[in-house]
Amino acid sequence: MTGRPATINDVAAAAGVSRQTVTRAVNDMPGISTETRARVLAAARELRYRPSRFGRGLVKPQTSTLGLLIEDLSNPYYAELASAVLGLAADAGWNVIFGERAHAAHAEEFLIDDFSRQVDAVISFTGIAVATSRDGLPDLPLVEIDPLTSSAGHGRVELLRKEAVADAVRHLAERGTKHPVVFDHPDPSPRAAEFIQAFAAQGVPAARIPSVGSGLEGGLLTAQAVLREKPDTDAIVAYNDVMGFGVLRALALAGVDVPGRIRVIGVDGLEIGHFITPRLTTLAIDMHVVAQTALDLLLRMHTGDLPTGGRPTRRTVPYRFEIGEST
Amino acid sequence: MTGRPATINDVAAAAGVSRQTVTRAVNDMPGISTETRARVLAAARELRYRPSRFGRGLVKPQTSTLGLLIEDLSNPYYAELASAVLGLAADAGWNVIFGERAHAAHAEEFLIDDFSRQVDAVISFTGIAVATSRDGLPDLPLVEIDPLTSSAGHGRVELLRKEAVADAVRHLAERGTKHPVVFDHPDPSPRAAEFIQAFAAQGVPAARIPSVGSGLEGGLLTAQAVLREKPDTDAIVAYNDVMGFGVLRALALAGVDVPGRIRVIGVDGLEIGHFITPRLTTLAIDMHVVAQTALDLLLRMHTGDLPTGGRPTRRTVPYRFEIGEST
DNA sequence: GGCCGCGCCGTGAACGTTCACGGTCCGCCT
DNA sequence: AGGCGGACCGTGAACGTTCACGGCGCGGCC
Repeated sequence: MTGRPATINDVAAAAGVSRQTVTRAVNDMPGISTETRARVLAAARELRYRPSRFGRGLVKPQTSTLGLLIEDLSNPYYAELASAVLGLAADAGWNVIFGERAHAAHAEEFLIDDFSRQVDAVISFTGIAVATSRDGLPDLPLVEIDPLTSSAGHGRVELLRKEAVADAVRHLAERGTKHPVVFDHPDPSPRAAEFIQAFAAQGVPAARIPSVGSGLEGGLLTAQAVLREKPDTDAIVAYNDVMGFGVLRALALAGVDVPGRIRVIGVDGLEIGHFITPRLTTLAIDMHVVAQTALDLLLRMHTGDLPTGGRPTRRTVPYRFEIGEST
Repeated sequence: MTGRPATINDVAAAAGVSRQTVTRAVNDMPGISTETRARVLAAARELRYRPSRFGRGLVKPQTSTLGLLIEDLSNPYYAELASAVLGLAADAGWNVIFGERAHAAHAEEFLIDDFSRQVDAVISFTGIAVATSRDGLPDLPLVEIDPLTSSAGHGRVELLRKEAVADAVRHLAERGTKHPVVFDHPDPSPRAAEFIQAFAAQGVPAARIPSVGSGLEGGLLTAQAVLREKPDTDAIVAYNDVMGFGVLRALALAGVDVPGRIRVIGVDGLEIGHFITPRLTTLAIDMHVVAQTALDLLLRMHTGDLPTGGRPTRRTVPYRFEIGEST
C-alpha cells in the first residue's frame, strides 16, 4: 500500500479515465466535465498522488535553479547577501538551493556529487575554491564573490577594499593612532595585509594578530588576549563587524574607553552596527549591489552571453568608509 | 548555435557513438576505452553538454528537496533556524530550496504555483497561513513553526513561551517594575497578550504598544515614542531581540540608564544579545532543537509514517528565561 | 436530413536519461 | 581450427509528464 508513490497512470486507472484527463483535472485545464474532474481528484487524493517534478520538468519549460554556496548563514554578513540573492532570483523566476560550508563536513564532495547535479548555476560566497566540473564535463556557470584564492570560477565579483582601507587608516592616523593591531585569520589573508600596508604608508607600524576562534566569541577572546599582551594598543581593526562586536564587548567588560583609549573598526557595514553603542566604524558594502552584480553575471553566463570557460569575467564593487562612534 | 541546450543524443552524434557510450564516459562507468572516453568528453565540452537533472531524476532514485519558507533572512532569528535546518537536511540527504516572504511580493502565488511544484515537503516559519494544496490535490507534507493562526499545516512545532514569560514578568515585578510597556505588531499578537496577562497576574498593569515599523529601526522609533508619550515607563518588553537592540540604542542615545531607570527584555535569545552592552535579558530558545523537531516531523510525514491530513501533529519546544544585564 | 461546431475524452509521440540486455570483435587456449 | 571469454559498444525499453491531434456524440442551423 505504501509502496512507491502513485503515478498519473495509477490515478487514471483508479478513476477509469486516461492520463490526459487526469492532467486536465490536476492542472485546471478546460475540456473536462465537472463530475469527471471531481472523480479524478478524489482518486488522486485517495492515492496520495503528486505530480513528479521530473516528469514535468522534462516537458515543460524548465524553471531554473541556482545554487548559492555560502560560508555560514548565521553570520549576518552572509545572510544579507543570501537575502538579496533570494529576492533578485525570485524576480527572475529562479529557485535557489542553499549550501552551507560551515555545516557541511563533506562540502567538497557534496558540491560535486549532489549539488552540481541539482542546479543550473552556482554563486559561491566562500573563501575556498570550489570545483564544479566533474572530470572533463564543461563547467557550469559559476560566480565567485570575494574569492580568496584565484580559483576556477569564471565570473568574479571582487570587493574593492583598497580605497576604503586607505580612508580608514588615514582617519585613524589623523586621530593619533600609534600602535594599531589588525585581526586576521589563522592563515594570513589579503584583507589584513592591505590594512597593514596602508598603515605602513602612513608611517605607522601595525601588528598582525591571528585571531583565536572566529565570530563574536573569537573577537572577544582575541581582544582580551591583546589587552593582556599588548597593553599599549590604541586601535583594533577587527576582521569583520561580527568580530568587531565581540571586541567592543571585551573592551566594555574590561572598562576600556572606546574610542578614548582604543579605537575599533570593523569590516562589512552590518545594519546592526549602527544600533550598537558605540556605533561601530566600519567598511561598508552594499550587499544588494553585490547580489545584483553576481546575478547579472550568472544569468549572462547561463544564456551563453558570457563564456563559462577562458578568462574570468570580473566585476568590482567598492567598500566605503563609514565613520561611527568607535573611532 | 546557441539554440536549445545540447542533449545526450547531440553529443552521441557528434562523437559518432551511441547514447549509452556517452553515459559511460560522463559517469565514469567501466566498459569504455580511454580514447573513446576522451573523444566523447571533448564533444561534450564542445557542445556545452550538461546532463539534464530531469531526465536523470526520472530514472535514478530521486534526491528529495525540501522547501523552507521563512519570513526574512536578514533577521538573525530566522537565519539561525535556516542554518540549523540546512545542516540537518544535508545530513539526511535533502536539498533545501528557500523562499522568503518579505522579499516575495507575490508570496502566496509563488508558493502555490512554483514553489510547491519543485519541492517534496515544506517547512514554514512565517506567521501567515500558507496554502500548499492546489484545489483538491493532496497536501504535501507541511510543518509550520510557531504559526500565528491555526492554519492548515499538518505538522506544527509550537514554541512555548508561557513558563518563560511568567519567569520574566516575575523577575521584573520583583525588581519593582510598575509601568511596563509591551511592544507588539500593529495587529495584536498572542505573544504580547501573554506578557500583558502575566503582568496582570502579578497585579501590574502593562500597556500594549503597537510598534512603528519593525526590526532595529522599528525598535528604536517605538522606544523613542514611548519616551515621549509615556515618560513614567520603567520596563520595555520588545517584541523580539532585534527590536530590543533598537530599544537599547534609543535609550543609550537618550541617556537613559539601563536597567536603572528602564529595564529591557527581548525575545529570541540571539547569540549577539550576549555581546551587546548591556547584555540583553531575553527569552531564549534553542533553534537547533526546533529545527530537529520540525525535520523529524517532516521526514515522518514524508515516509507516510505520519498523516498529512486529519488532525495536525503537534510538538512543543519551550523558551527559557535568560537573565542579562538589561534588567 | 445533412452538416457544422463544440464539449468532452483518448491515443501516439516526445522530453532526456539510465538500465538490462545483446551484439561484435579480438586474442588466447585447447 | 574451433571455441570461449572479455573488452567494448549499441539497441529497445522504461521513468512520469505534457503536447498535438484525432474521435465521438450531441445540439443547432440552414
